[in-house]
Amino acid sequence: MTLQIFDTATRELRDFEPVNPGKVGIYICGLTTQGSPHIGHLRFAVAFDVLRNWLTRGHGYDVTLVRNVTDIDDKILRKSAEAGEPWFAWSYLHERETSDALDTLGVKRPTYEPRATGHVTDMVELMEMLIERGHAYPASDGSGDVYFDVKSFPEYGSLTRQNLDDMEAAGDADPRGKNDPRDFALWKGRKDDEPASANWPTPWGEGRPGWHLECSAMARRWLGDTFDIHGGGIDLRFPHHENEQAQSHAAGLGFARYWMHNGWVTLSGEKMSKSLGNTLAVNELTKTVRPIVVRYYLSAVHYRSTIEYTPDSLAEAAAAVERIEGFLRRALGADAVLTSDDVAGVALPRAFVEAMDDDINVSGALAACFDAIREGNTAIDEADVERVEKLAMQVAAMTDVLGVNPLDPQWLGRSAGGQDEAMEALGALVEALVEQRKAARAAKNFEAADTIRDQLADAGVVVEDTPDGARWSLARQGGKDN
RNA sequence: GGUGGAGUGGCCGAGAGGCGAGGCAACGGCCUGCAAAGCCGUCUACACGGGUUCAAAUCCCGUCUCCACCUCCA
Repeated sequence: MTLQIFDTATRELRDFEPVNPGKVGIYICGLTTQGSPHIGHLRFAVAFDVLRNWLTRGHGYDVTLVRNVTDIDDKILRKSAEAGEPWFAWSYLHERETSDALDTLGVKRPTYEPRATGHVTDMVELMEMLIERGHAYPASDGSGDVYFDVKSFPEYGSLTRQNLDDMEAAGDADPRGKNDPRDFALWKGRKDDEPASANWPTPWGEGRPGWHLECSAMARRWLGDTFDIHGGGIDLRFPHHENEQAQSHAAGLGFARYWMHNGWVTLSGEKMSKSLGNTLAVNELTKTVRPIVVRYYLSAVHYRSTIEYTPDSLAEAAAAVERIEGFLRRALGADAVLTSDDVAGVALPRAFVEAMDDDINVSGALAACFDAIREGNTAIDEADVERVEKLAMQVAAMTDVLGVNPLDPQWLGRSAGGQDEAMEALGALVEALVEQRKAARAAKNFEAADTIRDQLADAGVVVEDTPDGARWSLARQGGKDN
């Protein structure tokens, strides 16, 4: 089976073939650490987590995932100054917040997470290469800026099919020492109103990194001159990725062989953004919605499609997760034994594999998963333990790939401080009531039994009768009131 | 102005010339003391107007609507 990926550079489905057999290098543009992340910011990480899982589990590739941190830029400097904090403290604070949010959503840590500020020497080297080849120049006004010379590079615009002449006149209206208004900054010369700690020496004077150059420099250092996949949000295509590619190609480097871009999370049809005041912070959201539900919500839609946020869509995700959980729980209750080794080794249903190989078609993959769940539920009713076990393993394996396996310790061991003790106390109380109800049912006193069940339901505890006795659980959140 | 994406049943969301993806919701049935869960079934959709074809949601032409990028926004 061949994995096909939609390459946004060529705008077509291409068979995926890595540069080095058996290995895959992926670079994704991470976050600029200027503020707290909302679910829209994190979608890319979830999308590429699923890709990575599939490359690993589905194809046995050894994946190196590099996700950078842009820890210095105009906005970080401005916002930190407004807050009266050192820019690096501001940046690091938000880097940690982002990491925490990604952990909460079960996104695996990247292989490496380089910071822009740690790669100045790599950037200087790249600029030297570009200047020597006639594709970059220090600003003529002595500002210390270094610009990429767009007109010197005929390929410029090829990634996003932009024609230089059709571009709107660069709006940043600060041509300073630019030869052409469309030239972009590789390096920004020192400004008097910016902190001294935000500057590094270069052959062209002190200054700080331009946004685009860092990715070319870091991808090169950690993945090599030519690597497999470059990913990021669709908004980054232009100018960011166009500029990255221009820098690297103009320097004679192969750079990315496939480009993948993920779509938005929208609110009322519009891109989620802080300027619109419509943010949904992960740490806020997960106070009322279980993290696995948020993860499902972000994973269940094809990575190139827009996800429209509504409370209903979260409720729907919660219902889907409960269906998966319900099956796995019933399977375990039906004496199915699942070891992580079994799950890691079980053959995946063909429909699932075909869907995932088709540009990570998670909708199709999920359909395969729910088919297995239905079949498995039937097998449980028929007490066919062998079949239940096989299907449960498949479901666990499939949901593993998507990062929504309810059995994953990720989702189990995540109770807040003091919650375990509280659960123990609650459990003892509920058990006592369940015993009372059992006695009442045995005595055919159904009125008393139902009263107990209603009382528990009012308290948020759901009691269900199964052939093996009553089972209780906390009513799930994620309903319409969220 | 340039570039790219999208419009599918009550809702979400795949598919991409014939063969009813899947999920959610609703309704009916089975099961259950009653429920819940589960299973079976029902609701036969593809923005609009033309065209090609034995056959179009899928191809072609035109139209409308929405979104994004061209501003250091995932």
